[in-house]
Amino acid sequence: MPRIPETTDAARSTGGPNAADAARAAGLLHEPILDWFEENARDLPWRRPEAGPWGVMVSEFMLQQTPVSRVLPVYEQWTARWPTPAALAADPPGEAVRAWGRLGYPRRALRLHAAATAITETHGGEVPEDHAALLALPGVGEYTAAAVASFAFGQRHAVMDTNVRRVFARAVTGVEYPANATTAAERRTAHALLPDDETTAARWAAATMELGALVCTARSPQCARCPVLAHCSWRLAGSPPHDGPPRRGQTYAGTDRQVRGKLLAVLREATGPVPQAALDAVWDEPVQRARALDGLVADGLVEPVADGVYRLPLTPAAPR
DNA sequence: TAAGCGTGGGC
DNA sequence: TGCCCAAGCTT
Repeated sequence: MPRIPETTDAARSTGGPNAADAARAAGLLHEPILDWFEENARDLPWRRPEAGPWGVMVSEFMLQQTPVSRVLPVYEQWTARWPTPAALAADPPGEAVRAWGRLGYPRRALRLHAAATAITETHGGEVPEDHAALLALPGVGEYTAAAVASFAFGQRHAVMDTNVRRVFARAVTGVEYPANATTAAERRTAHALLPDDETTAARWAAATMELGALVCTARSPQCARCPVLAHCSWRLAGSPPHDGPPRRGQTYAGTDRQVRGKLLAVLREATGPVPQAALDAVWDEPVQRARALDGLVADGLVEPVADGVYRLPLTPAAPR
């Protein structure tokens, strides 16, 4: 059985396999992973042709740091209510925040609204196909730009989300987890593994993400179901546990973030402006409560109406 | 570069 | 039960 070569000294010094290693890995990994995807791809609404580029973009914003199962119902509501960027841009940003519901990170709703506005005003209402134009939109970073260009327009891009990074860390580099931040070595690996053909590359991006989401998971990976188990460098090395700095955790309890969430929940569920007293009720400590509210206002998620009265924003936030 | 930013499900 | 994690972006 052919296998991916042992990690070389050069690979260790650069934090990843060299181009030749990656090229060999590509020959071994492409077919099994693409075939596996053919059989195991989930039927997700944003993968259907009728989703279109706007549906893909909406899904990508919602899926940032948020599980598929929680996105599904909100995605259906959003795309039914706002089938085009222009439709979303025509409504107040606060409506986007309200419809975001409990997906979390509500600044994403604001940024998606701002992206819809930019698309309407400077791209004729059509989601741009160009990677650089996508990257320039609010809330669109390296991953989302590559994902929309790849999934909506079939272009050839290295799409590196947490799933893909983990799959490559294990299968190619031979470690359990990638580094906290994306490294240059990871980008080289991802590019070296990208199939030459545009259509195949786009499918490869979706396939590697799906493999990471369904089989090569962060905890308790289902290696017995893995199409490239025989070639996996991490597995061949004996599945060594993560060795290095701790993976970045997330604190939440007692933080401003928690208070912001409680405050915004009150405003989302209200039909109109909310008096200060209703907001004061959700958190006892006044200094932190005031700081959290100020932060929401500064972010454009909350708009002061009058003295001691607040609402979800009717107007876009002023640039800071 | 690292910290801040929500929420809820699974083990 | 707590802790870990989930298709990141911005400053």
